[in-house]
Amino acid sequence: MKIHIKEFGDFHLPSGQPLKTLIPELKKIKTPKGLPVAFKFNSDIIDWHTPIPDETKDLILEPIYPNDKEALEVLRHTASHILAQAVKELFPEAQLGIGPTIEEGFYYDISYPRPFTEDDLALIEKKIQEIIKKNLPLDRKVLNRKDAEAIFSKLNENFKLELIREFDDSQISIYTQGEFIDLCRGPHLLTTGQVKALKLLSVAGAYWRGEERNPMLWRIYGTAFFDEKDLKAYLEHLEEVKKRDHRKLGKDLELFLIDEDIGPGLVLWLPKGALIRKQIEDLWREEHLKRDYQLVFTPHIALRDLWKTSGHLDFYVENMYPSMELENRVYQLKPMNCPFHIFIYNQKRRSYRDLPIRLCELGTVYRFERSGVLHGLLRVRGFTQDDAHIFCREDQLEEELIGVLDLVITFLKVFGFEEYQIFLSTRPEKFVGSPEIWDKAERALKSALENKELAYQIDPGEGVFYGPKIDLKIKDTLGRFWQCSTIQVDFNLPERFDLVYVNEENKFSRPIMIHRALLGSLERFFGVLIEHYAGAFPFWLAPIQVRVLTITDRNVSYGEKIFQELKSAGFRVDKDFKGEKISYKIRSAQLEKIPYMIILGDKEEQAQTISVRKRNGELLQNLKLSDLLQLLKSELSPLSLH
RNA sequence: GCCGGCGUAGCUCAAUAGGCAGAGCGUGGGAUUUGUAAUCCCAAGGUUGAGGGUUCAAGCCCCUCCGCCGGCUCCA
Repeated sequence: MKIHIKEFGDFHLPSGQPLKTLIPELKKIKTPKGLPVAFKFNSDIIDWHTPIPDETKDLILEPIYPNDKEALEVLRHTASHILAQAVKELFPEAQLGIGPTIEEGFYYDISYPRPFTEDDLALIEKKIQEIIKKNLPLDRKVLNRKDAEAIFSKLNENFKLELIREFDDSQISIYTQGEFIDLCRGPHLLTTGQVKALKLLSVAGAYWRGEERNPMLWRIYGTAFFDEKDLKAYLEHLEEVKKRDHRKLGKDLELFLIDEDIGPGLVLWLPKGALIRKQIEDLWREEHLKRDYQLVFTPHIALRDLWKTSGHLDFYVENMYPSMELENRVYQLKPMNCPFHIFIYNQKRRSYRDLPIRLCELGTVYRFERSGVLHGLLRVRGFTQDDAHIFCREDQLEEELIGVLDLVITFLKVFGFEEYQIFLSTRPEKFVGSPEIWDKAERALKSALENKELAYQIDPGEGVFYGPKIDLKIKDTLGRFWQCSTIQVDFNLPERFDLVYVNEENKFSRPIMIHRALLGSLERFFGVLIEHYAGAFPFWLAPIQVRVLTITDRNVSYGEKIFQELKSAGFRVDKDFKGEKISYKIRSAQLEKIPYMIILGDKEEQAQTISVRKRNGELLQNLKLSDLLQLLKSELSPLSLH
C-alpha cells in the first residue's frame, strides 16, 4: 500500500506491516528534526508498531516530534509501561491494573499486599533508570482472546484477564519490551531509551476501575519528558503551585480560617477576606440589579416537606444534613436555594407579561460532603452560592440564556478570566419532561453559546435528569481549569411545584426555570482567586490598599495627616509608624502584598510631598498626595482593569 | 466513606536508642531614629490533636477517636 508521510515523501508499505519497517528508508532522508516520535492520522496517533489496515485509502501521515503535545502522550504511555516493568521486576507478585497517561504525566494502578512506601518509590525509580538505559525495543502483537488469556493467566495478571474478557476479539493487542509484556492499545515509543526524564511523584489508593466496591489498588503517579530540562521546569511549576496554594496564602495573609473546633468544611471569613468578599458582592448586586434581576433573601432552614416536594429527599439526601425536630415539626438545613425562589415566584399569580422573572440571591447552603473530599475553600460543607433562578416562557429561553452567558463572561472578565472550557451536557438516559422539550432546550443552549461565539464541547448524556446544562471552567494564570459557573435548564421543579403563569389565551402555562451561578460559590471562587492572583489582589479588591510608613518618629504627625486624608478619600489605608528601619517596614508590607506604600521622611515632610513604592517595586518620588489620589481613583473601578 | 501519610508554641520546624520539650519568625517590653525586602537586648508563650494502654520513665511504642494532607469516589 502507498502512504504519504509529510516532510518525508511517498512510500510503499507492505500490507500488514508496521511503519517501523520503513525506518531504513526514512533514515536516508535528511530532515531537520530527524525521525518522528510517532504519526498523526486525522486525530489518531499511530505509532511505529501498529500495522495499517489495508483498506485505508489516501493515507497521509503527519510526523509528531518531541515538541508536539501528542508526542508527550506517547512517551508517557511508554513511561507507564517502564514503571510497570520495574515494579514487576522488584515485586514479582504485584498485579497490574491499568496505566494510562493523564494531563501532566501518567500513573499505573498496581495491586500488592502492602502499600508502597517512599523507599519503594526510590527503589523503583532506580530500576526504571536501568530499564531506560538498556534501551529496550518495544514491539506490538495482536492476539486472539484465547492466546491473550493464556499469556496473562500464566503471568497471573487477574486484572488484565478481566479486561480481556470484555474486549472484542479483534482489538486485543499487547506490547512487549524486553521480558515485559503488557496488554495495551498503544501508542508507544520505539525504545525505552527515548524516555530521557522520568520521575515518580506519589502513591495513593485507588479503587479498581473507580468503583467503591472493588478492591483498592496502589496508584503510582509519575511524569516523564523528552528532556531533563522540561522535567525541571515542570517540578518548578509544581513548586509555584504549592506557593500559591490558597490554604497557605489564606493563613499567611489572614484571609480565612477553617478550624477543627468549628467543624470540617466550615469557613470563617477573617476581616481581610471579608473585605475582599464585600467588594465582589457589591459589584455582583450592582450588576444584577442593572440587568433586571430582583434581589431576595431566604432562610437557612425550612420545613423538611419542602424538600420532599422538590424531590431532593429522593435523590440528594446523602448530601443533606440530617433533619431536626421542633414543636412536632421537622426542619431541614437547606442544601439549595431553588425551592425558596419558587415560593417567591408563586407568591402571586403571574402573567405572561411578567415573565421573565429573575430572582437572585447570595444564598448560603449546607451540603454534607464526605469527609475525604473536603479541600480548603474549594470543597466545603457550608457555602454561599451566587444563585439566581429565572422563570421564563419557552419562547424566552434562548434570549435568557444569552443574557446569562453575557453576564457570566462580563463578570469573569473583571477578574481576568478570559479563557474557558465550556461543556454542554445533554439528555441522560433517565430524564423528566418530553424529549421534544429537551431537544428545544438543548438547541436553545447551543444557539446561545453560538450567539456569544463561545467554543464548547458536548458531553452527551451527562445532563442532570431535570434538564440540560452548560458548565464553564475558567483558566487561571497557571493554566489550571476550575469549574465555577453553571447554567442549568430545569423542567422538573416547575412541574413538582405546579408553577404556572396565565398566557395570552387566559389559560395556564408552565414556565421554564433556569438555575445559574456565575461564580459558583463565593468560597470556591475566592479560593480560585487567591491562587489566580497568588494573594496579590488587584487594587480594587485588596483588603489594605495603601499603607503609610514613616522613616523616623519625627514624621509621625505628617504620616497621620496623610493617613487621614487617604482615609477620608475613601481608601482602605493603614499605617506602620513603628520604631523600625524603613526596610523592615517595607518588607512587612511587601509580604502582606499591599499594592501601595507611602514612605514619609524628613525630605517629604519638608517639601510636603510623598514617596510611593508600588507592590511591584516601582518607585514614584516627589509626588503630591493629590497626584496619588488621582492615580488610585483610576485603579478603583474593577471594570477599568481590562 | 475508602487507602496511605501526617498531627510538638500563633506560624515554620527541631528533639540520639523510650530518659529534664527546643529554635527561628511572630507577639509584648526596652534600646535604637534609621531612606526602599529582616537593628539589637529581654520576656511571655506547651496537658506534644483527644482519650486509653505498655513502661521505673512516653512527643517517641500499642489501641480507639478527631482533624489535616495526597489520591479514589463525589461535586459549587
